[in-house]
Amino acid sequence: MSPGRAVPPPRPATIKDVAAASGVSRQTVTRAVNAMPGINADTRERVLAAARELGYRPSRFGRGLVKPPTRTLGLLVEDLTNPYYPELASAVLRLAAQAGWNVVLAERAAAPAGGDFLTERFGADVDAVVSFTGLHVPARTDGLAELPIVEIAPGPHETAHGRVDLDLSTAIVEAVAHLHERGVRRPVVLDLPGGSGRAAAFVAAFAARDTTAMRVPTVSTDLAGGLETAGRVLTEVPDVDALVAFNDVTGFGVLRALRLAGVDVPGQVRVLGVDGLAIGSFVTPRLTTLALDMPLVARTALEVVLALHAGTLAPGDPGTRRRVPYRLDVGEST
Amino acid sequence: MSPGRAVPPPRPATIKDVAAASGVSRQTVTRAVNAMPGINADTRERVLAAARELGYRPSRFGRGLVKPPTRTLGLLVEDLTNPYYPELASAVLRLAAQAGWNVVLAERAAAPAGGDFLTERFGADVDAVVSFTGLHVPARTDGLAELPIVEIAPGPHETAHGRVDLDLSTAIVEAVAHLHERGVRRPVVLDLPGGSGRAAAFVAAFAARDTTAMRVPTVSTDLAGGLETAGRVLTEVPDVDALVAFNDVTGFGVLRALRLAGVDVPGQVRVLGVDGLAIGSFVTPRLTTLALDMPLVARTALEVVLALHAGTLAPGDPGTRRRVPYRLDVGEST
DNA sequence: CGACGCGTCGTGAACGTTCACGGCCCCCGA
DNA sequence: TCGGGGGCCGTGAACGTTCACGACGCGTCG
Repeated sequence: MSPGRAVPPPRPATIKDVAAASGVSRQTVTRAVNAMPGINADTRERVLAAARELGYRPSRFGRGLVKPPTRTLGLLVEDLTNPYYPELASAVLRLAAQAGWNVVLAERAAAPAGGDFLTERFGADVDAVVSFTGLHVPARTDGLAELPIVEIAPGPHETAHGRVDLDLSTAIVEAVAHLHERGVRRPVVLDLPGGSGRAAAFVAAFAARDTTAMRVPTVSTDLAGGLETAGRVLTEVPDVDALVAFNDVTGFGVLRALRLAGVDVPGQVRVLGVDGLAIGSFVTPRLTTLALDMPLVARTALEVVLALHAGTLAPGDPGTRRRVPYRLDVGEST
Repeated sequence: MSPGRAVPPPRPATIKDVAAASGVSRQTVTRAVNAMPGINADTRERVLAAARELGYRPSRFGRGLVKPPTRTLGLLVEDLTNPYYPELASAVLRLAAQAGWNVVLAERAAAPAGGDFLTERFGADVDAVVSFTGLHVPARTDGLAELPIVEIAPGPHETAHGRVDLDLSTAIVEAVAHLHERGVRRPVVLDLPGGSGRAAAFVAAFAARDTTAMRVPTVSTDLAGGLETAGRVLTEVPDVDALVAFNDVTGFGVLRALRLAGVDVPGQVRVLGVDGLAIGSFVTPRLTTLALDMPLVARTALEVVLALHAGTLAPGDPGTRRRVPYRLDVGEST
């Protein structure tokens, strides 16, 4: 209508501004904007024109105050780029949607270290939080009204929040039994540079079967780390007959190293991963791995956090601590 | 304090309830809950106890109305399980966080067909939307105040919203040139069951180099589809020397089929994917593919949607239409 | 003894929207 | 002519929170 677009006001336009501009009352503006009945077609057009002109957009806060409330869950993951996390995120999204909740997603990797990350990142618009990062979420010590938090993390940990413990122990025993039955006697376990409980558990499980497993630190737990470390192991431990990778992505690197070296998998060397990534089925041979039932993890975490939110469960209640075991998923690499 | 936990009130407790329960005013409750100064330590404890007892949690709407507003972006993707989408989602998350925006994520795959998906899914808590699904987002025809929407989708399309066109055309020409120079003369293009512009463009590009490409429909565009279709092609077209997969995941299936058949890649048959998935580097040989610069896509979409939100750009403005080309990413499979 | 300051707390107003209700006008039928 | 009804529109109140300001009591100092 007007030649130039109206300059946007410094302060965002409210429903009153639109009402004043079109010479009607607030209620009539509401009727026009929300396509409600009981309004003349001409006035509706006039009001909508004014709204467009002013760049009016209804405030979701004013609205949320009056309408039946929307529930929003904050989901904090480490890094979406790592295929491990989208699988959980997807499961959480579906279940949350089913329960009528929205999901705000944030990556911890993209955040400044320290600081009260939760409130800083999610601000005033989440009603509960599920955290799936390596880190422990500290309980707030200042004021105040806690919002329900559930952590998903490996192993048990003392915390004031709800918690889903991801338990590798039984699966490790199972996997070692599987490898041992296949004749593995000279296994090598890839480890973090600083060592880890995970690798220690593998070594212990092998020891229980009178087999000594070597621990070799990787430079990194990504593809390159697996590639480089596996290559080194092949020359230093020529009679190795199994490689336990720290995770699936590292395992992919191991597979590639073995292939480059002309080593047959699983004929000469067997390879085991940890994670159970869906994309594990993209590589050849399909990786045997310790897998997590991600939909189950998501369901468990949501159960707890929704119960906390509803007040059915109190913080500190034993019911806020759950355990989800890994299970052995036999592919073609062992 | 009390023996049993107080029964949660049918109506969620407000700040007034807490004030009444602890015999102070609203403002004092605010001071306690928000850890503000100017309150006696004893009263603070008393108020916080009452708040816990009542299960009080401050309303983010009431709060949002008063405090400087938080901006929230709705990101709609097709399916997080498909590795294609997390790469974009991750890029959007980082850039949005940098701009001080939150991101609400939703999957279209998890939604009921039809219906006003946007408002239904995001409810009253997004300020703008970026949509990255196959589908076109219909413009609302009823009332009302539009919220800024940007679609990311292949090829141009008439729409009232902002738009980022993903353009394969130049990359297809480039890829075909690459294959042709490598000596490809009997290419087969995997296609959707119903046919597609993408496959047609490949055929046309080959034709421009006096090479006739066969089109073969796949049953599905996942790993199994690539596996099965490539197997069939090998028997029906024994002298095939290149396979163009519809996307990367299908390409992984093709690679596996060729490996099972003992066909050397790229020696006997060259394989091309489309998507440029980061996980393409996990397979051996690394897939040559038409890749998208996802951070660039994210940056472009955010630029447009933020400008629309700020009013810098008006809907329908030519600046709301952008183009991002695919580029050829040469791996080991061609 | 009065003024002043500090620590602690309460009161009205404002944020932007929708809901429930009531009022006006005009047309129609008795 | 009057009553009634329907179409259209406006007014107060409410949602839950925070901000700006003022009030009260007590101790200290001039």
